[in-house]
Amino acid sequence: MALADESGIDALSMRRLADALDVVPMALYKHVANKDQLLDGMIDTVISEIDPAIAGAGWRTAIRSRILSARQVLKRHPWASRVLETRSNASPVVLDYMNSMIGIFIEGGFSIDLTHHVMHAMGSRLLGFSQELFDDSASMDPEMRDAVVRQMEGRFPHIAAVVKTVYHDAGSVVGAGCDDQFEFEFALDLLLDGLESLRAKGWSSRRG
Amino acid sequence: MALADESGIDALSMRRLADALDVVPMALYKHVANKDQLLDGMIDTVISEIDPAIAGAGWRTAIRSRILSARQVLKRHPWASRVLETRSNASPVVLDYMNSMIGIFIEGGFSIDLTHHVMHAMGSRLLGFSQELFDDSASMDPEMRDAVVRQMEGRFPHIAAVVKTVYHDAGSVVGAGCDDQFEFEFALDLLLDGLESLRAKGWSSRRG
DNA sequence: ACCTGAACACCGTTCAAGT
DNA sequence: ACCTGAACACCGTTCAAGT
Repeated sequence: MALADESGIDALSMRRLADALDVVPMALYKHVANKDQLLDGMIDTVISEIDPAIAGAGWRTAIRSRILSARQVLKRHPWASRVLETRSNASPVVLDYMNSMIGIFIEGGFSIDLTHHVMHAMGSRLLGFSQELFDDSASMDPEMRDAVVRQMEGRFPHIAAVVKTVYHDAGSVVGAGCDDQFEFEFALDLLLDGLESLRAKGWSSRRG
Repeated sequence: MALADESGIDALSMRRLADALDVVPMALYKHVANKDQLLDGMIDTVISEIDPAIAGAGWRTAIRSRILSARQVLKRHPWASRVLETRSNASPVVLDYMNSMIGIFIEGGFSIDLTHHVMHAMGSRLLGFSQELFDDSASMDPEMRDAVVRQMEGRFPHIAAVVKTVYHDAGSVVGAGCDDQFEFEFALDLLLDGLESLRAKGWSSRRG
């Protein structure tokens, strides 16, 4: 995990890991059956870093704070979301986490039926990540980004308009772009609002 | 794309592609600078298969039907979502698509500020996919799944409860599990409902 | 119980050379 | 303008062998 945290997941080959441990590549295979098993173990360690659920709080507080904790964990291990997506079978540790999340919804007054669909709708957000489509992390100096906006204006006027207000709101701080934490909580709260309203009105997918 | 559709994205190596085209690997490099550029081109082709936006409809109809069209396209090319996530720069084709989606929101009465956050909140759902965490596609015969449920009951009681109602609702049809299309539309509509309510009340992230 | 060395079947990509 | 062949620097993983 230290190697992946520092050098990225692409740098984590069995050979390079062995090198970092001052050992020959094949020595790793006495501790782990193959690379997939290594990645499985790393994911379990990541999940176990998520704070336990707050007891005695309402469902919304419990879910929200747990998800935000998961998000902090994933920020420490940026490779984890990509690895998670490639895992084909949930480990007991992941199942434990999901089981406790489901438990919070059910104890919070969600029907089992609604809880099922809620788990689908939350998807990877339950583990604190969401797939952003654009990488807006590239920080640019004001001149550079003005040039980019000007170039977009003709062909992609709507994108240019959005980008302009983002920069305007962020002020003149160099490199300031979108506020990841704000966007994550915005989407999370939008979902939680929707869930609460479905719960309150006794929503059901059943025909009967 | 035919090779990836048939054999999966892992089977798409430059060497195997060359083989399928009855050509030597290096011949590909006269048409494409490297593998990333090949993948970029494949993504552009995928995006261009998405239906154009319906003109004259309300924002919600336009967005909803376009996203559902994108979902159908991604179902024809199951590798596309994973490849999309690894693209670091949006191509003009992708920007075009995003530009037109933003345009629909703005014409539909969303402020630029709200539209910005909406684009983040929708994330990859704008392109018709969402990251499901569990692969429930494995179909099992009734006996098998009963055994799985019984095994879960002790350690993961909440998961077992959910799985039981899913199977119960699906009836005795062998292999019937979760209804992907239903789950996708459930989450999509939950989001669209939330967006409409923010739009209607003139939500703004600005302090001023 | 743990580590080693050599080998196999793969990758993406370079370079120089062919037609 | 397009294709080829040999090579380089990587992969994950096997097998048989060492201590």
